[in-house]
Amino acid sequence: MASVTSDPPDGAPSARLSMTSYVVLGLVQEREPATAYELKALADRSIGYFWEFPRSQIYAESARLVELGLLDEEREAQGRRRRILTLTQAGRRALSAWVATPDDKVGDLRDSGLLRLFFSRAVSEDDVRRLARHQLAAHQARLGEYEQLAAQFEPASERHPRRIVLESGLRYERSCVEFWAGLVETPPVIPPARSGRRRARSR
Amino acid sequence: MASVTSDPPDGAPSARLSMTSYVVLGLVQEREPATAYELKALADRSIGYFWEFPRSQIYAESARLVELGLLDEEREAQGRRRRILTLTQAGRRALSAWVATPDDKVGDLRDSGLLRLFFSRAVSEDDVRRLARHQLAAHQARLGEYEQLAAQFEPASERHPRRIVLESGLRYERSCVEFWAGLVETPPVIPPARSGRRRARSR
DNA sequence: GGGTACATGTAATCAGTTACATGATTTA
DNA sequence: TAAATCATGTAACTGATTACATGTACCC
Repeated sequence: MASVTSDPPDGAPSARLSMTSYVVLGLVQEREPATAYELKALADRSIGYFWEFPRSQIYAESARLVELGLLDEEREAQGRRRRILTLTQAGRRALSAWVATPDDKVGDLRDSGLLRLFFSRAVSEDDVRRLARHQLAAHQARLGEYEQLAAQFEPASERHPRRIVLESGLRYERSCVEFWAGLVETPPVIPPARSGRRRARSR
Repeated sequence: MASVTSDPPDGAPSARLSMTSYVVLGLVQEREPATAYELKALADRSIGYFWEFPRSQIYAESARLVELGLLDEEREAQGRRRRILTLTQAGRRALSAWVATPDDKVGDLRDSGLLRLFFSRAVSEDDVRRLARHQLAAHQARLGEYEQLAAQFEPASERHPRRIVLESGLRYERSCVEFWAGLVETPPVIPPARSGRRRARSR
């Protein structure tokens, strides 16, 4: 009967694509025709603020996407012989299908400051206060960057997706600033280190 | 003269520790003596909400930390012969040193919903509205979980680090709910797909 | 004593990161 | 034309994820 691993019925490619794949496809969409270097530059002042990745990923992933027929690459004849990337029709379809299919997951924050706070039993109250001050400063700095970026949008693009994504960044950073500022004011109560509790019998 | 790769001068171990290392050390601190399984269970209802990782990581990483002398492991004599983990003095120091040394980085959100929104040029306005509805539902669900967790804290632990970390989660989810709800109301203006701009000459 | 959920671990694969290496263009 | 910096790529490594495999305790 039906095969165990069936390819998606619509035009999607057989090999499964990672998040990185869609990041690259999306970046190409925004700027095609473009080189890997240009894509990285674009990322660094847009999605890079909430989705970091090293430059080498773009080279690796774009090569893979070319093999899969989702990107076209044209190589410059002389000079730097750069690879110029464009979306193929299949690439465009794959990107659209992904964007149009939401997953119901909320992403991790992966905030090492929160991790430190959670484990703050390990340190003194002074250390925690210092942590809070550092986090506060870092988020204030980031907030400042976002405000600069926001100032560059014309009123006409107020409701464009890019501007709205930036808006979410602004909200997030403002709430972080509030949060850590509150902790600088009123540091947490550090509970005592655990006494060596004895293990219960195996259940 | 000084060696090229010098170990940290204080009691810290020579091999560099990853974030995962500190996650495991921290979890052990919260629950020692504990098995890998117990640590994962603890993570799933605390830091797992903002820092996911698979269970196998704990087995791999705890073995490594034992080798480095940061954890002690004692093996049950019979039955499941589980490995019982505790912090060594060196482990305690390594954890404290890490918690007390803030890095000035803000973590990535890695939110695939934002990524989709950023690339929403690829889809129709209806698709974007559907995306927003899904994200809204997902964040509302998560917010609900947090509220349940919060209800379990006694008033006396209002200011404990765990409660405060949860507080930051509550704030974050509330702001996400606001954000996506706003988009459901007023979807973004999708700009036209890029026309095939011609490449500028190399600079 | 047979089924089910609990618990523990390993192995193979895959993706992400860091480090290396070099060439092209511009500016002084 | 030398120095700086812009730009591009690859290779080696490391870490994370998935899939596999099995054993134990409990419940009926």
